[in-house]
Order: sequence, then structure tokens, then C-alpha cells
Amino acid sequence: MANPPTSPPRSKTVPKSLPATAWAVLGLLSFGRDLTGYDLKKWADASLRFFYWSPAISQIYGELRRLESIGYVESWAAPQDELRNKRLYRITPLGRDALTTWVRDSPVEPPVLKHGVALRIWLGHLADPAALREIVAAHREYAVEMLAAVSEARRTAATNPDWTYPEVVERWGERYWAAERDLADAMLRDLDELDLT
Amino acid sequence: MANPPTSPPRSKTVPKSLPATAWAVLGLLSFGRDLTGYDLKKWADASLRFFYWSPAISQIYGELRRLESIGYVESWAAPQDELRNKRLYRITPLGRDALTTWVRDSPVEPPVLKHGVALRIWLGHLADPAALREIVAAHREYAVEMLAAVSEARRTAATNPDWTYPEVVERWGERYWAAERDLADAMLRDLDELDLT
DNA sequence: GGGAGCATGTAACGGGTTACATGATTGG
DNA sequence: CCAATCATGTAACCCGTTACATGCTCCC
Repeated sequence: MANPPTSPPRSKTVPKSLPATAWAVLGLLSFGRDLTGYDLKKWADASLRFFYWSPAISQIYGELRRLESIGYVESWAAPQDELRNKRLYRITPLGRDALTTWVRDSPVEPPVLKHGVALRIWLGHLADPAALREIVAAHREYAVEMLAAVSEARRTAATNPDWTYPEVVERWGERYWAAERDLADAMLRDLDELDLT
Repeated sequence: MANPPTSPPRSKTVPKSLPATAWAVLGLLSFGRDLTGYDLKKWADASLRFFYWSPAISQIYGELRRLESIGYVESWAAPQDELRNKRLYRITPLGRDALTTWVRDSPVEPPVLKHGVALRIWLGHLADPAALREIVAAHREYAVEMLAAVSEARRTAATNPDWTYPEVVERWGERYWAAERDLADAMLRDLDELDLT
């Protein structure tokens, strides 16, 4: 952790509700590290994307500015070398309170699922069976890759006592992607059966 | 099916790529019925939403106009009563070809998953265990509801020989939501274990 | 009478992405 | 030397939603 921050207290009014992305970014900071926007993006790629999604880097910078403007984070320039400038962000007590309230009280949006593979199989009357099977098979590979990646993430989380909840979620993620793989297999069997009859 | 349609052939240039929503709407029409925007919305709510998502009605109207402007659908006013007007849409051969090509050749986007429950558990260090369990338990209920709804949809699909592929996908959907329920149960067990230690 | 369903649309807004611009450092 | 990584940001664009507007019919 770096030295005491010195960001100007430019308080705007807090908007009634922030998008989930803002809470996700704030959440990344709630594990207590001082991080740059760039760091945040890397971390989102390595963990968030398995069960939520990883915002574009430009959006992360935007969210950080918004969060600072309402006092949920503070930042300071950290001249690492002589010339280069990077900006470190830290969650404020106000931000931590707001995030805690959000976790506890905000209504949980139903999970968003947009499954391009299912959409294409749903239109199976427009393709030949072999092409459909190929789509599902490719998706199976994808699920296996995700499973491997989330397992890797879980191993990393297991090294740090602060990350017990991320680890629980990554365990969930492993099961999720394993299920996705099995679902692909089951659909392949269903497609085979269709062709036989 | 109604009488031969008579829509003006106002061809614009076809954009290089349409959003998946446009293909989904076109896909609904590819099952061969002439439908209104309103019908499309109801049908999307009853089937698409289980594995993709159901666009807002206003967006459906917008997509229909776009699809018509590029010649993928045609429409005509169908005065059902003396006064009321509704507009029926039908897929064109050009639209069917384009959709077929899309199903066969377009790269399949990785599935989008935004799981608000997982996001909150990931931030479990900010909440008390009972609140976390409640969130997961509520999600379990949700999964069970979705499972019931998709089963119902599958029973409907099973009545029509044109809907074999939708039925395959709905079978997939049943397994998906059953898995989601089981995943919630497993996470509850993990949370219990955390509290014991 | 009034609410629910049928039916179509417009306008404003915000969320999120890609593309672009800049520039320094590190390592093969 | 060049590519990759670090690091930050702007601008254009589009997707999609909510809110609003309109009006009819059916049924309690």
C-alpha cells in the first residue's frame, strides 16, 4: 500500500442508482489494494469475467472518474519513474459503505444469459445437421477452456485468505463451466437422435 | 396464412452485419408464420428468453423496420376490424437466405453471462453470512421458476412438428436451469462450510 | 367505469464498445 | 529494432431500455 492519498474532495450529488459495472469496479477496490485503471482491467479479466463480465478499459477509466466524483474512491498521481505518471485509486469509507449497502439491499437482477449457440440450434431447420453439431462441438471446447481458466483463477485465490469469497464463486464457476460442457454433450446426443429418426 | 403481401420494395444497402437481435427477430419469422410486432414480442417472451433474451417491444418494431428496409421481411397492413390496423410481417426469400448464411457461417459469439448473484457473493466479505444465503436461496427459487416455465414451453413445442429444433433447445434449457438450481444448492453448502470453520 | 390486453410507435437517455491517439519501458 | 506491455484517455457510434402517447375492444 502506498502513502496517504491526496485527492481533491470534489463532491457531486450521488445518483440514485449506479450501473452494476460501477459496483463491480468498486468491488475490485474493496479488497483493499490501491490500483490503477490498468490493473483493474487485468484483474477483471482474470476473475470477474467468469461470472460477470470484464468491461472495456475505456469504461473502467470512465467509471473511476464517476466514482471519484461522488466520493466513493479517491486517487492520486503516483509518479513511478521520473516521467511516467500513473494514477492509483483507493476505495473511501463512504464508498465501502455504499457498496456494502448495495450488496445487502439492492434487488438482484435476474442473470443475463445470451447464448448464441442455443440461438443457432433453435434455428436448426435452416442448417444441415453436421454444421449444427460442429457449432455445439466448438462450444464444448470453449466451455472446457473456460473451466481450465477458472480453475487456474481459483488456485490463485486459494493463496490469499482475503479471497475466500472469490474462491467460493470460482468454485461455482468451475461447476458452471463443467455443466456447460455436459450440456453441450447432452445436446450433441439429442442432435444425433434427431438424425437417426 | 393471409393473402399475398404487397409491400413496396424499398431496398437500402445491406449493412455488413446486423446485431444478433435482428437475426433473432428474423428467426422468429423463419418458422413461416405471418406475425405482428406484438405477436413477435409475446413469442419471444415465451421461448427466446430462456436462452437468449426478449427484446423490448419498441426494439422489435425498430428491427422490423430495419429488416424491411433491407428486404429481409415484407409487411402489409391487415385491417382486422373496420378501424383497427395491424401490420403483418413475413420473411422474404432474401431474408431466409441471409439468415441461413448467418446460422451456418457467422462466428458464434461467446455466451454472455452476467450473474448478479455471483457478483454479490464474490463481495461476501461485505455482508453477513445469513444475507448471502438469502440471496442464493432466492436465486434458487428463480431457477426453479425458470425450469417450470421452460418445461411448459417445451410441452408446447412438442405439439408441432415444425418445432423440433426449438424443442431440442428447450430441452437444453431445462437442463440448464436444473443445473442452475443445483449450482445454487452447492454454493449454499459451500457457504455453510465457511461458517463452520 | 375501468383495467387488461391488443397494437404501434416516438424520444430521450445511458451503457458499453471500438477505434483512435499518445508515449514510455522492457525484452527478444 | 520492433513488438508487447504499461498507462491513460477521447470521440463516435449503436444497442437497448424506459417513459410516454394513442386508441380500440373485451370483460368484470
